[in-house]
Amino acid sequence: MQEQKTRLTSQDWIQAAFRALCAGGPQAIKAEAIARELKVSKGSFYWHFKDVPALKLQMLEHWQRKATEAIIQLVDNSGENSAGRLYLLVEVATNTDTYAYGGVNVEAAIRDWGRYDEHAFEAVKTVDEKRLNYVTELFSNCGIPEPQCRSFSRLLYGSLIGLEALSGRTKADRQHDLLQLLDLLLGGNKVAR
Amino acid sequence: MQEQKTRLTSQDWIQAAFRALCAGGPQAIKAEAIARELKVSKGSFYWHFKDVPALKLQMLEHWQRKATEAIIQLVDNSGENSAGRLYLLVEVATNTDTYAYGGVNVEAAIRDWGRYDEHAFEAVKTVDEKRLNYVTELFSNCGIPEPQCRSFSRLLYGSLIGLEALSGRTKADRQHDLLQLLDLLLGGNKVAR
DNA sequence: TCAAAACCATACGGCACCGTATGTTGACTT
DNA sequence: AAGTCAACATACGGTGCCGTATGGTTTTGA
Repeated sequence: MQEQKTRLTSQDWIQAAFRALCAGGPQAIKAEAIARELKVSKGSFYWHFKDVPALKLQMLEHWQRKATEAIIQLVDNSGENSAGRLYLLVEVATNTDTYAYGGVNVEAAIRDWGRYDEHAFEAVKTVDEKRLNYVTELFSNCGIPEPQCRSFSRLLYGSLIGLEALSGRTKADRQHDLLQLLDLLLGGNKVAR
Repeated sequence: MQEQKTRLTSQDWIQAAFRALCAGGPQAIKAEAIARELKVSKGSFYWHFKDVPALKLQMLEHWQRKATEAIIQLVDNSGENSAGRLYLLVEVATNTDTYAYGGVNVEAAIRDWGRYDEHAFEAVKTVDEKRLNYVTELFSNCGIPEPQCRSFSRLLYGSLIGLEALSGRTKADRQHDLLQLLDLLLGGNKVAR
């Protein structure tokens, strides 16, 4: 419990909005509801934002920036080769609850959001493209023939998404399955365990 | 253009509700909105249903029944062996726009729905379990060692879901990728017919 | 220190939806 | 032909949210 003597910034509102998104979907991003959550009046909201669509746009911008920064970070701070980076990517991507609220991760929530909102769709599309390009390059560096690299990256990234969406599976399950897939894609050699 | 002299059944409402779900997400399932779409008043709605939650439950029941019937149908009317059935499954599952409204397929919409609704989650969970059991059995019949069958079925089914969620991909792309995955899963372990 | 600016509370009108109550219509019995 | 009932229309009160207006309270900088 921390004393709430400090006043709010627009970032506080965005964080709270992400929590609302994960808890109740895009439709739960409501000024008055979030205001209650933050124990302020909605007068505060309309100080920091022009209206609700403006908040949503800022949320998408915020996520898009964070989501692409995360990739760059992975490229840099590991001395791994391309194959090692792929395995590292799988482990990190399955572990990251850091960006999840109430059991629902932000990635999935925004992807769902993109199904019914044009702006969210564009954000997801942009992030997907960048990640797929990166993974495709890693596969290429592993000696996979060029035409298959794109397909493999779609399979790996798509499985990451799909396994998360699959109901009732644990984090360990997903990680195990994805590592097994990566084994198959990279060489078809048996799982070492 | 067909004359709308006929009156509505509860099934008409359910169909329209699915269209609303696909168009605007779970939050778009609203009595008055759908009534406008059907060009009737909401008095009609409250004749056929107790309230909105009742409609939603009937939607989930309807989908759950259809979704499991589809599997049984595939088991029966193909003379394929287990491996052939897996390939058939992939082709059918990627082709089925039959159950889609406005570019958004019902499967995905309900899966999204399940992320924020307990009842929807249970429905998805039940359907997932049945399908995974079926696919696992097919893999087993192909000679895949038992512990891997479950993992393989999760990978195949998960990829189906994930590739669909992946933005900006065509149906042909998804089918190609999934068939390639199936080749890997079946070929990497020297399948016995 | 004191005005300006940042931050927030309160109050209002408007809209969309919910669910109920009750009136209306057409079709089908008998 | 009159009555019955399924199917719908209409009208109402209630709630939650939006965005604006306006006023109050901190915080900040000259």
